[in-house]
Amino acid sequence: MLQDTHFPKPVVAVDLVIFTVIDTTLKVFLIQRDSAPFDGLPCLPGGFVRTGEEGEGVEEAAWRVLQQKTQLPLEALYLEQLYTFGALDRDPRDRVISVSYLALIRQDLARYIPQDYRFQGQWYDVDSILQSPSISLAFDHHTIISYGYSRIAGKLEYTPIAFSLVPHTFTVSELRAIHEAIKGTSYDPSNFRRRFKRQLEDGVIVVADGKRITGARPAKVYRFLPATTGRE
Amino acid sequence: MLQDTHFPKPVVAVDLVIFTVIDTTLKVFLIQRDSAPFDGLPCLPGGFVRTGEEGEGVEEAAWRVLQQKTQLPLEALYLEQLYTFGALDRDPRDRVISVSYLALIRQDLARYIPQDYRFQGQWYDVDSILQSPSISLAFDHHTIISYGYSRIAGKLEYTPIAFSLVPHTFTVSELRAIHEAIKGTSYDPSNFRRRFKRQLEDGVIVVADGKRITGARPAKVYRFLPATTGRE
DNA sequence: TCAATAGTGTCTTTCAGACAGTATATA
DNA sequence: TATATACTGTCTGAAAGACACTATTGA
Repeated sequence: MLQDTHFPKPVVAVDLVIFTVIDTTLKVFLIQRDSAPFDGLPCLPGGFVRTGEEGEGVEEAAWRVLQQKTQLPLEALYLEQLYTFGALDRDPRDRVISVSYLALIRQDLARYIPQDYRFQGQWYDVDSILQSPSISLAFDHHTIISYGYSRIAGKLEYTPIAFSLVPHTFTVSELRAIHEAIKGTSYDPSNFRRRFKRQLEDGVIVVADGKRITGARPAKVYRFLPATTGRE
Repeated sequence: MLQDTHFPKPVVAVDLVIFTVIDTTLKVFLIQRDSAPFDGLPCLPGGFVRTGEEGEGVEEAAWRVLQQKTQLPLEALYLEQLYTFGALDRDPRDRVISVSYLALIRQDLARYIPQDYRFQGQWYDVDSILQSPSISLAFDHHTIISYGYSRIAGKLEYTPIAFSLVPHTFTVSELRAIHEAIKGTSYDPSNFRRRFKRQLEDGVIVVADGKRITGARPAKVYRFLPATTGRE
C-alpha cells in the first residue's frame, strides 16, 4: 500500500560492535573484508535486515547476526541498540542505513568464538583501533566503534552493564579488572570494594558458593542478581 | 549493485518527539491522523526518508520534517536521535522502520508554531499522554514518546539540555521551572541556585545584561555559553 | 618467612537535601 | 507596611578519592 514509486527504499542493515575483555584488555570483534569496497580492511560483523515473506524485526536481525558469529547461547550475550547511521554516502555502492548494536560477551566465553579463519573474524584491541586513523577500517565503522565505546564507558558508571562481561560468578578483583580494562585506568581496590559492598547490601549482588584461587589468598565469589521485576 | 531481489527493502521513516514547556508544563507536539489506520488518533509528526535522486541523510530528513512543522529557525532548535523502532508489525500496512528523534523548542518560541488547524498539530500534556493507554495513540508512538521522555529526564541531570528549552536569556527561577516541568517535582530553590552557581563558576553560564521583572523583586538574567570547542 | 593478593578502617572533600533567614522589589 | 520573590548561609548525611593498615593464602 505504501509500496509505491514515491518512496524508493534504502537498504537497511545491522552492524554489531561486539566487545569482550581478554587478559585485562578491551577487545572488539572484527571481520576482514574480502571484496571491494574496502577490500582487506577490518569491518564490523553485520547483515541485512530481512524483509518480505521471511521478514524479521531489526533487533531480531541483530540477534541473528550475533548468533551466527558467536555460536554462543543467547542467555550469555548482551545486546543493546546503539545508534542509526544514515548518511547518504556511508556506503559507496548504494544507499545503506545501518542500525548499530552493542553486544557484550563474557570473558570466559569469548575464547570459544571460532576465529581460526581470519575472514570469520578476530579480536582487536579497542584502544589501538580507536587511536588508528578512521580510514583503517571499512565504511564508517571507526565512528560506530567509537560510539560503542563511549556507550559502554558511560554506562559502566551507573548501570550493571559490567556484569555482562564477567563469568557467571566472579570476585571483586575480577569485576574491578573489567572496569579497569574499559576505562583504561586503575581503580583504588579499597574504594572499588566499598562500592561493590553497597551493591551487595542493595541486593544487586549476592554471595556465591566457593572461593576462587587466583594468586595468593583465595577470594570470595559473588553472583549478579538480575533486576527483580519488582523494580521500577 | 546491492539493489537485487535478495534484499527487498523496508520503508524508512523519521518520527519526531517534539517537546516544549508551556506554562510550567511539559508538552509534546502531536498531529491528528486523518485516514486509516488509526484514523483520528494523535500521532507523532514524521515523514519518509528520501532516497534516490533527491536523496537525503536520515538526520537531514529529521531536520526537514522539524522545519516543515515548526517553521522556526534551525539555530533555535535542538535535535538528537532517540532510537530506531523496527518491529515487524509496527505499521499494519507495510514494513516501516522508524528512526525517532528528540526535538526541543524554546518555550518563548513554541507559541509561534502554527496550530490553528488541528491536523497541523497541537501541544499535548506529556503527563496525560504517558498515563493514557498506549492505544490512544497511533502506531507505537506511545512507546516512542515514553522513550523520548526518559531520554530528556535522564539527560537533564548531567547535560546542558535544559538550556534548549529556556529563552536565550533566563533567570534562575525560569531554568528551575523547566527542570520542575520535566521531572514533575519541585526543587528546593536554594539548592537549585547552588548548582546553578557552580555552572556560573565553571563558565557554562554567564551573566547577561538587564534584569527580569517577573513578580516581586527583579531577577538577574543569565545566558548559556555553548561548549567552547576547546573542550574534549 | 616472604611475597602477593584479599580485605578493613579512616581522613578529607564534594555535593545534595532540608531549612532558617535576609534582601529588595511591587501593591 | 505587607508580601512575594530573589538570594544567602548552615547543618547533615551520602559517597568518592587517597591512603594506612590487617588478614590469609601459596611458594
